[in-house]
Amino acid sequence: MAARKSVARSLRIATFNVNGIRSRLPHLLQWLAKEQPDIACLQELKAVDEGFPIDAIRDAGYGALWHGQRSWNGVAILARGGDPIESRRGLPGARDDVQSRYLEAAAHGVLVGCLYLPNGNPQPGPKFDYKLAWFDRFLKHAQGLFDSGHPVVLAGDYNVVPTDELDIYDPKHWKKDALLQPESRDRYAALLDQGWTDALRTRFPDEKVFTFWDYFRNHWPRNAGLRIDHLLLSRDLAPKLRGAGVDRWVRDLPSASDHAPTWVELGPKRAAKKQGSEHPSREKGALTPVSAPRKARAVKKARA
DNA sequence: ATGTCAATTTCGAATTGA
Repeated sequence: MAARKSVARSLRIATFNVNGIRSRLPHLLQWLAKEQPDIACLQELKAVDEGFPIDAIRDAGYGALWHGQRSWNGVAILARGGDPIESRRGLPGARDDVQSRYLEAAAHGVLVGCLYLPNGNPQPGPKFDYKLAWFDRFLKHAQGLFDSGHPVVLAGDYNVVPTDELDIYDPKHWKKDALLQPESRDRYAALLDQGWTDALRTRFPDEKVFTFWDYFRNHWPRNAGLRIDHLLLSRDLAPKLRGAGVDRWVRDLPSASDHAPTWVELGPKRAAKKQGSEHPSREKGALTPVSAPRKARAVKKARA
């Protein structure tokens, strides 16, 4: 069965805010070909359903579900070698919400929630209120998913910088930003209190890890980043966490998205004495901007 | 406030959202 297969071999699940699926299609295809995630959650498609490049994605070996919207938002779930099975489109309790920000599907033996949490700026204001209301609906839904006992990954752009210390280059200029407000952070903490495991933070307990670099002010060349793309693991999946990282090389491409793909690798439950990762070179390279592509090539070569 | 992108309207600069 598919579920058993997912336990036997490792499974890579990624999230990537593409900031425009049409303008970023070449990057997406390049990334899929090189990193070959089993599941990819995409955000900010900025395209209507008819504008989703399903043919190119199929040709790359992926099945997909997507929920588009004109100009803004839009989310998609890609599954390598097959079609994801949709379980939900939009959060419960928001029939009047027309924004495409949540899609949920089963693939490769796990249930994946793909989310694009509202940015919330400027704050205070109606956009921030919408962010918090959306977050509250998400919290409620997440609780149900966690309690279900199913293997679940909640992956996406949360638009929350969890802490000042490790999740941003310098909070000084961001104090008023919606991404750092206590109301945003408290809700993210409430999510973790439900029992979810923040995979990147668990994997890198005391390192600064970034997933987003603002287009403004040379943030990328200065590595002035924020960690706002998160992958949360259910109780069942947390012990299977084998690796995590950020594909920084994608952020370094010409005309890149302001986010880099962020991923987790899940494997069999680790035996008590076993040390190290199944893919140590991949893991080390993941946080190193310059060497990442070279590492990826090396890993590919080694596997061939 | 600054700064830089992408998408839209409507054919190209202004607006909006991030």
